[in-house]
Amino acid sequence: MSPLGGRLGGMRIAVVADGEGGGWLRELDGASPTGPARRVDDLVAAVREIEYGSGEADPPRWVWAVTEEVYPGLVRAGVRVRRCHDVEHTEALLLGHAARHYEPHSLGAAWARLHDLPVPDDPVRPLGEGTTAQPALFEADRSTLPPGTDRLQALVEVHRDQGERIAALLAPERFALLVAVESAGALAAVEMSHDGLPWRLDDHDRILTELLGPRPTGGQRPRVLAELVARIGEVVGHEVNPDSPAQVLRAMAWVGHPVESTRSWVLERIDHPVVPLLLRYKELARLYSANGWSWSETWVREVEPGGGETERPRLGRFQPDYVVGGVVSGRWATRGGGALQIPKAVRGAVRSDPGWVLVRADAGQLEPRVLAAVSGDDTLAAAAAEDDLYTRLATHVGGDRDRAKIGMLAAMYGQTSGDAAPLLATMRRLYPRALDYVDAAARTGESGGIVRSWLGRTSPPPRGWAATIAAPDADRRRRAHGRFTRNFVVQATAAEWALVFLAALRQELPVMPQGGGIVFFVHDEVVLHVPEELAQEGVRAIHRARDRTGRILFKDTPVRFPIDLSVTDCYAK
DNA sequence: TTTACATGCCAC
DNA sequence: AAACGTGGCATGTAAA
Repeated sequence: MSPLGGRLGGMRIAVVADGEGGGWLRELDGASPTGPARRVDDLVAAVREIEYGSGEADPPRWVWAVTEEVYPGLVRAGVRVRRCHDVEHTEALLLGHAARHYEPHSLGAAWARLHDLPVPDDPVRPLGEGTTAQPALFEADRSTLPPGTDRLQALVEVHRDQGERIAALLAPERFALLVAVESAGALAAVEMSHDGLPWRLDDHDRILTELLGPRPTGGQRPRVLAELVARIGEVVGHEVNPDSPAQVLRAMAWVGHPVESTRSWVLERIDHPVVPLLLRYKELARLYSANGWSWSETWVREVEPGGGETERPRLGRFQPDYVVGGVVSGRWATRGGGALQIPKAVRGAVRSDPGWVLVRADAGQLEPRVLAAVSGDDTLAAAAAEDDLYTRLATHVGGDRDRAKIGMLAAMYGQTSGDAAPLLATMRRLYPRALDYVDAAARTGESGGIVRSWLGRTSPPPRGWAATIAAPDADRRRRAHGRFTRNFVVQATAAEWALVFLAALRQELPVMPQGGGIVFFVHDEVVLHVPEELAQEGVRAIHRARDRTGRILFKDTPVRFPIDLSVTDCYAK
């Protein structure tokens, strides 16, 4: 079992692609070159041979500028690597640690800073690059290095500098772990985008047709939506476009129920026959526009020939573009397709291929458990040793599980209104160290300061703080930033837990057939797509990864991190 | 016609 | 019950 940490030991190999299938390699011992640069005409073959040539033991850590530019070509060619050091992600983390979030973090920018040269802006990476349908084997050079620069040399220099900057930090081991798992996440993201989430086009169409009617032609509304518009018009007395908030506001006033907004929870309180029609329209219109037929045509690739017998299942793959570290807290974002918000209504279309299963693993109650672990609050940690943390909290608080949960969430999000205030007081008395932890983060934020996650990811300093605290609503804005930093210390560390888990799981999984392995990741949940006979292997790998993650991050904390596991043929189950 | 912002809903 | 954190995205609307 190889460690996840990224200390500068072991063999590393710096890689630069030439954009024509070849490239240059240079072996490093730690950060220092041990030999000359080597030119290879077939980069895929060279990487494959080094990665797999020496057996399973101790693979190298590939050092490259941008995983999203180098790795997709390797994956498409069937080559997967176990470890890398991603210079751009590392630069972003290091700059962030120095509260310099807004400075460019490309290889070229880092190299320019090293040489006191003008720092280039980061290139904008267009949508959909690096994963699918890429004609060239490797991306063109977007390194932002000045023309004529020795790119391999620049890479080696920046990599060594990053190693030194990490070593100079107060907690270098933790930060090195962060760098290693961020890089591993970048590998996993490319692999998941390549494989895609199994998506049954026939089931998706059936779900849509049942709810909306058949797919309309041209720019028509689907039948069910058109009927709802007609009935809304009848009830109101004139035609209303429910997609227009302004028209809905006027219509509500017209029927004698003026409302301040058309949000569904506002409308729900109104007792009038038009309300259920409007709410139903909103729900279905959302499904139609966000995850309807045209969404499917754009984001789901069909993997089997669709013709032939009519009963034949139509297998597809939803291939989102993950943006590793795309959220300030270190959670991932996605671009296009809305992968982070697959609505419950269409999850019935996420089904394994015949003879395969989905293994779903969900880290339950991750954020309060993380808070218990990082704050060292013994009472909360004792509750977090249970399968259901909130049930134990309820016995502390005196009764209701739902209220205990509201109190806990209020502590982590900074909610003060509604029921939260008295609950917070109880929480503060029962879990003083946990509450101190988030309260301190909130105070730091309220005064414009920065906070850090467990491994050292750093919150961005607020922009224009001088103006903020001089503004008429300075107090409100201070408190808003305090809520952000309060939540950051928990959410960012939970994201780290998930990232370490993902990296560990990637190592623990056995070699899978084509398209098998981790196919989806969202915040605190992973989905595997595996042949039935490998399902239990997958389950065991998840358990091993979970156990390793707790130990790697928090040593011998009593806090447990239970995983909700299910092996099914359908994500909706 | 294009662009920028507002609104509102989806997810964790 | 509905202002409490992080986001993506479609649609409508008004400005450019």
